[in-house]
Amino acid sequence: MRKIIFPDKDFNLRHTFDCGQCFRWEKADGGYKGVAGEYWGTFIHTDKGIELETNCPDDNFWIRYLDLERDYGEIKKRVSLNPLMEEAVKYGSGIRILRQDFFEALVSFIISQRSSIPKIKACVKKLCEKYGRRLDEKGEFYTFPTPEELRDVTEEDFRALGVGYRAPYLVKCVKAVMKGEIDEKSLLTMDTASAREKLMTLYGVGDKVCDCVMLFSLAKYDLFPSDVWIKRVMCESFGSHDATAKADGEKLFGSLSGFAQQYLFYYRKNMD
DNA sequence: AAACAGGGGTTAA
DNA sequence: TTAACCCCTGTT
Repeated sequence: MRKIIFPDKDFNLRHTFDCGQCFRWEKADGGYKGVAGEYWGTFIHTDKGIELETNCPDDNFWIRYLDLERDYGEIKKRVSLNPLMEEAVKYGSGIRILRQDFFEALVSFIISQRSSIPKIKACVKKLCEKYGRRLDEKGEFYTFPTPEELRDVTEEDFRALGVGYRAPYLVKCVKAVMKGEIDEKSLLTMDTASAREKLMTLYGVGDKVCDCVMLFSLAKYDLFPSDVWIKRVMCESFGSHDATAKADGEKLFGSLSGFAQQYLFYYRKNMD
């Protein structure tokens, strides 16, 4: 167990962990606690910066996970296309797009469809506690289960976690990953359009889930995941229609679409 | 109290 | 383009 201090420039825990991109971080003792990969972490803001306590021996693991080498100041300038974007960027000024585990993101966002964040978090938590590995004595932290660990989980087992009609999607997803039909490494070599086409072959993975997986785990930033909130703000403020919101966003923001989407989403969702 | 709407979608018709 | 799908929560 050790401590690391990270600079808090363009980095805020609430913005990053509560902006809807992840489901395994929860508020604790004025900060956040959670798990990434094999490691647990507890984060808190201090006057020295952001302090992390973790069982991970390698700083670079968290630097990559938290995307700390990217200049978000520059990104924020470049997506501030109009007064609304300036507002949104100010509101979520400390958002960082996490580099999450591919399989975890895939399963989590399949579960997320047509659901609410507290419900999603509860399902994911049960999934980890039931099929993941315990990381600490107290049983506070569990890994996200691997495809192997979910290999024999049945539709009924998944239903017991409360995932409802998504259960068959999950069974098929695990099978496809186990068979190597869907493979992170090969997706990473593809451009966004090809990776999208490949991922969408999965039963239960449509436009939005696909975009979230690519943005939050494969570092594909030239896409604009469009859910009800994004559609709402695009229609209200950018002259879009539901059907064109995604394309309009990608046209406006290009290679920075994913970043712009997160600022807009977080801002609009908390503004109603 | 029971009914209803709605929630960060996707599929199949 | 549209209904049906699971299941929990908040509202009437």
